[in-house]
Amino acid sequence: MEIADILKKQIADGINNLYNQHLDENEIKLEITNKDHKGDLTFVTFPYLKFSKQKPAETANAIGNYVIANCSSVSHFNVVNGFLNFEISDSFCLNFLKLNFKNTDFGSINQGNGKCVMVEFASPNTNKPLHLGHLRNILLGYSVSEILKFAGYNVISANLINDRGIHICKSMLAWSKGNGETPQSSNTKGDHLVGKYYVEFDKIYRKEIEELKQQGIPDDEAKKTAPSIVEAQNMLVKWEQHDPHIIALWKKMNNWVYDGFEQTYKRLGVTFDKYYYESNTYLLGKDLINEGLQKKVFVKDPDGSVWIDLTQDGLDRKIVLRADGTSVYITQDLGTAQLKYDEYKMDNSIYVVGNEQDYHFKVLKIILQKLGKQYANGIFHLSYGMVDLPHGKMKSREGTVVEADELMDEMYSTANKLTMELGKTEGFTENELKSLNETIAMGALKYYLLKVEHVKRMLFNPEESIDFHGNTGPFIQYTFARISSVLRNTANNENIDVSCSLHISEKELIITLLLFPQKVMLASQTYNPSVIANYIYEISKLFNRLYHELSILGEPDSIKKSNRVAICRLTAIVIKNGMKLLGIAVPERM
RNA sequence: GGUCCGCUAGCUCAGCUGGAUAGAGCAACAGAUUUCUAAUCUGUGGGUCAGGGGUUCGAAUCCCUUGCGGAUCACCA
Repeated sequence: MEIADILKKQIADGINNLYNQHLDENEIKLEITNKDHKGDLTFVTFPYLKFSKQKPAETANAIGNYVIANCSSVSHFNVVNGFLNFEISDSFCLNFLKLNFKNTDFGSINQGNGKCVMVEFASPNTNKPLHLGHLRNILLGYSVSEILKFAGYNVISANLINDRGIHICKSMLAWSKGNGETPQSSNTKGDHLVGKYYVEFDKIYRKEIEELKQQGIPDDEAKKTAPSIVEAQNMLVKWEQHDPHIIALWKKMNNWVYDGFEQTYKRLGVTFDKYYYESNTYLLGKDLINEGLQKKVFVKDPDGSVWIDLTQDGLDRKIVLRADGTSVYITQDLGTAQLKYDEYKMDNSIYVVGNEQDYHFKVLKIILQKLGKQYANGIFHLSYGMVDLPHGKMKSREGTVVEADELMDEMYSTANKLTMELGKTEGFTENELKSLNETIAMGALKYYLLKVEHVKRMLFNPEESIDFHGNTGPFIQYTFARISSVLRNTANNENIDVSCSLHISEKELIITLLLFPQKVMLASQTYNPSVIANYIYEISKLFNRLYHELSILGEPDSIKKSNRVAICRLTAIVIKNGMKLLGIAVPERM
């Protein structure tokens, strides 16, 4: 049992005995003792004065005396006003260490109990390469998947690819007017090549609009009647009619994009269990529309369009089917939600999608609930904020989009430069060196994007993001490398002597290590990787301080040395496991 | 206009299921390496927790309100 649980029970018993007031131990709250006071865990007595009918300090002393008489895990306590500060005994810390320092799974919990969760993320369009915004999405989705697995859930990662629509037709059109270059012939990554033609289309289109406007045609009309957009729309119609030429071109260009995306996913270390394609799902959802009409959840307007009135729920009146019987975005998402559930019967379905779609997902969930779908309650929109650049939003027209591949390359060369400058990689083969630099580069990038809580907008500062000092991925990786270096130089034969005393920096580290499973629980309940990121950073800081203050291998007292090496082992486990939850690898040397 | 989200040090962020004097990193300045990796550590300065009100023993944290920034309310996806 955890120290906090033991203490809570003792405190509840104490209040029961002293004041004849029955309290459940779960009602007792404990917190980490403030830095400026002696102690490890603090119980605040103010809310209980109504039972004790004594002054705060008297109450705290009475409870403290009860606990220390009944609980060997507590060595001392002190009282400051109504604050009761407990000191955890060294033997308790060492028992915990003894129990866990060889447990490479330390931190994993069984909160999920095998429940099935689908996490949908990435979900790119197929007309251009992945950019910084996708990176936040992908890293968040992947990390949440890892956290849920570690918390005992059965996770299915899914990627819903938007492979159809006007956007890809634009690229197709521009490409078909070009010289027929391919990724092979141009030596270009497929997604970048298709993206190039998307930009190409936009240039032509804008030029046409300008020309039309000069002829006195109003802006909106020019945008609708420019020849290239009309042509692209015709192409979409032909696609829907299964025109073999268009379908062949569409397949060819989409496959180029998929090859490109796969390379990027691979570099990021991300995989998916299931791909959905909108070309297969865009017609879904019509059965649900009929079902909704029968259940009188939807109404049909005189023109034949189908609507749902959500004004009672604080939302709006929303169309779910056009008058011509074709689907809108929400229709296909309803259908896809049903498809996912039919295939996997999952308990929870998480959509990692930017916060500009908050409204859409509210509507999606509430419609499914009104249709009486039980699984709707398990739907959760994991909404995240946009990534801004120092000069504002990313805008493709202004060429300020930070492309994922390019960014990863930049991070790599920075890592490479720093590794060379520091010159600690003697004896590395060329491949080992490359692999190390890639590990550091990815660590820096991933940590930078995951340490900020997802609901917040975040600023991506190119200068700062390549900083490898302070609260960064490389700092944590470095801490791991330091520990690894120590462990390389010691035999694997630690015996923990629980009667030994601990140095303050050892004890603080152990007490923080002990919190790892709770942090995993919090992160999994709130789908929040930043909890893990900040926690691992805290661990790394504590370890570096210990490393500086105390010698580990040079410790003359063999018992203390053995204990200290075991602390290193558990710290390494926590850092490695925690970083894995963020999708970040840790190097043995750097 | 309606709804939703955000606002904490010069900058980037923690802390938010209410607790003690609000914490880190970066930047600035001053130090630490004959010792297990200095991508490290120690110290100094830096705050109207956007403003105002409320709830209570106690509010950065909960509620109301105002301001600022963003998103959304498409027969686009």
